[in-house]
Amino acid sequence: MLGREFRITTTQEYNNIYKNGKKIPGRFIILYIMKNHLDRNRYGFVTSVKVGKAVIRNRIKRQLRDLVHRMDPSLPPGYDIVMIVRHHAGSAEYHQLEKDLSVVMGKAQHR
RNA sequence: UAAGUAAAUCAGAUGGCCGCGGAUAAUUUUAUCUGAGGAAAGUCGGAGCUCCAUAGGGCAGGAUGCUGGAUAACGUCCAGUGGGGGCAACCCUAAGGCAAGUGCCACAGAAAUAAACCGCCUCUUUAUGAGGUAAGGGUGGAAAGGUGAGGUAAGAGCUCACCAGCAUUUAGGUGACUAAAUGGCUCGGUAAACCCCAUCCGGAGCAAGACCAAAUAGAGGAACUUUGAAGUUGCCCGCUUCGUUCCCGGGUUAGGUCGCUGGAAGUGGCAGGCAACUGGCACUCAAGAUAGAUGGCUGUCUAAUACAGAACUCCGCUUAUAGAUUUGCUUACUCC
RNA sequence: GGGCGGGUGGCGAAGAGGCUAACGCUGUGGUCUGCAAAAUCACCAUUCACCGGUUCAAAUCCGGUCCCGCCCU
Repeated sequence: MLGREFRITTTQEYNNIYKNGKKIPGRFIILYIMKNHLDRNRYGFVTSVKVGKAVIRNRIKRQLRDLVHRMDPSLPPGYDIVMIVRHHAGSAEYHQLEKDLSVVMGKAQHR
């Protein structure tokens, strides 16, 4: 997730996804998904101040970024995905995040 | 050995696989190098840098406040002075002026900057009288120096000794101040109350600001005028822009580029200085993202964990912080 | 990143050096009533966010921390 073509960059895009995308809640993460008419998926990560201080927020974003990188080849392309981290995720382990994310992604593929 | 006190340092190390930001090479997906902190934090003080006039004048306002020094600067640092605490090492200290002016000092108390309630003493008309006095009582945080002696009708710095305080002179010190002598005879507290004195301070902040180019349609240069508007923290001046005419080609905003990291830089030893620090020499180049780069799995060593993540930069202060190491000094105990 | 404002009973909110820290709402208890409502009386701050300092005396003045909120895009 690496290059900029895999990221959601502007405020307008984020607001558009919040307004028109599908919302899929999980234990630690809330997903917003919307089709983007491209041949790839794009991702955005949101961690509010309620999650924790800067160190904790950065750690969770890195772990999610790593998980997304592993999962991406197995997902169908053509979607914008925003992940909002819920406030009690600050104490979550990597494996808990991994489990939750796979559950949420499974739900998303059903719809 | 124990207790204490002052200070300094480190902030896991080293591999493997899969990934990320930047730079440089090739050159189109690979190599090599490099990639968070001592506080990156709070934004408390100061500075560089940028724009507003080149940062200007006056008033108002604000900040600092023992002395000398350091520094680009500071409310920081160093060395000292006075005061307070501690057996000591040592620590704390907004510490100029109330012997310029003004204000305030609740309650209590006779009285709070002004004199007399109970007293004490004298006189007499023996009274709920007149006068003297400020030692004793009482109130209060504070009552016109304190203790002792002399003195007196009773008393009082009224006089004397010692102590405290004040002024002057002399000596020492760059100075804050210290010491001694002499003198008059004593002057409430509060300036983190207004204020006075000395020194300093223009405003905004990298979302500053400069440039490029698609869309929308107006602006640059020169001259002119006087009002008004905007900017320049508040007010007055001054300045800039907007206004009209002429000459003519360019101004605002999603996006991009620059600003953006080589600097009051770091390391080492030398010289000067009690020190903070300064000078010169040699070597080194050590993140620069733009929704925002350090993660995941795992091996070895180990006591191995805390607080915590750069966003223009730097110097300080303050606050958070597991564990470990080192050094100076003090006190107590034991042994030699 | 930068610039500002605030913190006083359960809630809202005054007080800006000196008496027991106003006031309104809520709550609890009493009076009234056959029972309630309304009315009325009483009670609820021992640490004025926290830590120091100035002062005889601090919610108030000064310094420092913590927390909450707003603005600039």
